[in-house]
Amino acid sequence: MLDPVARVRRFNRAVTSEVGALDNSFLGRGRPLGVARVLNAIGHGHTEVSSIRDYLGLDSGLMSRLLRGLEEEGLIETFSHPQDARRRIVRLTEIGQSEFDAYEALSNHQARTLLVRHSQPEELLRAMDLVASAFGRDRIAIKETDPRSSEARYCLGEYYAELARRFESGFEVSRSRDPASKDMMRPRGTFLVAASDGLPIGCVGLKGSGGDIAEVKRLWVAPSARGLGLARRLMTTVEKIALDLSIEKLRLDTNRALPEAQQLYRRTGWTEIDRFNDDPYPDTFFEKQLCPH
Amino acid sequence: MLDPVARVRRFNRAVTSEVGALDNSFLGRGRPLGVARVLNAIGHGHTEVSSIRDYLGLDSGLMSRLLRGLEEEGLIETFSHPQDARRRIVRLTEIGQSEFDAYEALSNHQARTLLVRHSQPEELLRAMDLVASAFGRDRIAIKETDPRSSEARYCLGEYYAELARRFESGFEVSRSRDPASKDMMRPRGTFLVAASDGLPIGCVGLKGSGGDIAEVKRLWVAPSARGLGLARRLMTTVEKIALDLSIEKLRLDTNRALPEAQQLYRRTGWTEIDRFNDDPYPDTFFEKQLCPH
DNA sequence: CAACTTACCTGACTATAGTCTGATATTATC
DNA sequence: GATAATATCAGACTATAGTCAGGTAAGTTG
Repeated sequence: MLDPVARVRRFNRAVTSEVGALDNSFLGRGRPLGVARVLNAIGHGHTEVSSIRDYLGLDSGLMSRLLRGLEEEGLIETFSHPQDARRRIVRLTEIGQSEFDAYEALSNHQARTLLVRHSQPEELLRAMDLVASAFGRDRIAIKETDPRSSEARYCLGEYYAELARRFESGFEVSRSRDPASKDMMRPRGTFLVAASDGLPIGCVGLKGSGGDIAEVKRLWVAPSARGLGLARRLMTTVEKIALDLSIEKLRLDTNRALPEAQQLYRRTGWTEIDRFNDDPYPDTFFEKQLCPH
Repeated sequence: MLDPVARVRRFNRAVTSEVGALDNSFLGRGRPLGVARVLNAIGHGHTEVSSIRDYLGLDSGLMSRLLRGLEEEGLIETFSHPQDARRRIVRLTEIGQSEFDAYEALSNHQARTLLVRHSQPEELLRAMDLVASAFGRDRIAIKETDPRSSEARYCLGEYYAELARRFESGFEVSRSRDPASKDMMRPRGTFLVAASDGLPIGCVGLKGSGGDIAEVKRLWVAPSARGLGLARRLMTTVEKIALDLSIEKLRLDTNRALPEAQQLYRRTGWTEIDRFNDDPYPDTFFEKQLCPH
């Protein structure tokens, strides 16, 4: 009964019955699952038939019939694509939008009910985030983002909060050398955000100066996403982009209070160097020579 | 993106696709889901047709056809019930058993893969336990158990470990007054274990003396099951059983290091009294008069 | 022992999801 | 401008899951 495998299987049982039920929020509105899923995909912003087909993994014949059904119900309209008349564009009608809203409301209500019934919803959410990231690890997407975007600012906020917790002397951004956002955007540098199913769970910045040397900044992975190798993926990606930008050497500063990060750097070809700035927080400095090929 | 409801819905998306896949371990052996589920139910110990029907929520006609299918495949045998020839008993044949084992192996393998890929499997398991208990809260079953059973011993072990962590001076069972198991079994007392999908997640003991006064002992709820109101359920149940056993007054001892417990006692009609034993660990004592009706 | 209930079975029927083949219109390619 | 590729549509077909009405044999009750 303490066997880890048994515990995972118990989880699966508990969750299939409950989440299965959540999934069937698609039902309960007198529409079969298939049609409801298509309606939902459209409501969530898919506009092209082929993109819906890919997303839901449907046969083109089936897809076509489901669309005709929705059209006859007056929930959607279809047009041909202005640039390519073979492709079709799908859009919700007003009735369709309100049907979609009803599905959304149902789904939100069920989510809220779960939380309300629990006396420690924050803990439950943390656990759910962790499980969701573990399950969705293959779908974690890393994308270049404006460091002033809301996702980026969210990541940075969490990063600073974590530093404040972990540094003995606390942490205040204003006292640190905060890079200008232009330096962390193409063509000088970049800023990457990793997201799992839409939730930002990690970031890293590349602060360029226009020259052939740049600095890696703000490497952060959400607690719920640790153990998935995400930090390494972020670093690999940022190095690739640095090469792309003709940067030959990377540097970074860090702190002894972050041993996991230092371990990662040492394991991935970074070497410790002397202090190269007068920022009050870092106490350890690394560099890495990039080899272009 | 920090909206709790959105986080729950993200969890559901992540988990339906993954656990959906786990569920489909039923597939991949060339058998449709319905038949596979019946085979699994039989393998997990259901022997009567009606019990399988209840468990899986199947129509009797459908059930019958699924059974005929399995019979023709040579995976099961059916007999009539010796006491009641209308009822039917189902049993796996040797081939059926090995098919079932194959499903089990598949399912175990998928569970193991998930854990192996994670670098902090213990944390992942803890989060999964928490979520599973929250989702399965309506299926948490409290049952009377021999305090020497393996479930009971597991709960007690966890309970002692938690006391050792939370008491400043540590905790050793041998120094505490450990009740004789006979005193925590009918007709003198009882021992309750709460389980969610087979995993023990809480316990409580009622130590009787044969007289009309008894003591509540060993109230424990697993960390993953806190916030679900389980402690209260355990206490309510134990009080009901005490009344059943013609016990009129309950007592218990506890410690300031366990404030949640004390809060629960105060909220449910217990009043603090003077020390009534010389056990070295407790520092606070309660009693409750039971009113029979 | 007649009337009823229970547990299961059977056959006819339906809904949903999905496959496959081929048609049609449009665009891309040599 | 013929040929190929692409995107969708339409119709015929299948598998799975499920419902429903009625039937049968075994048990229960007054």
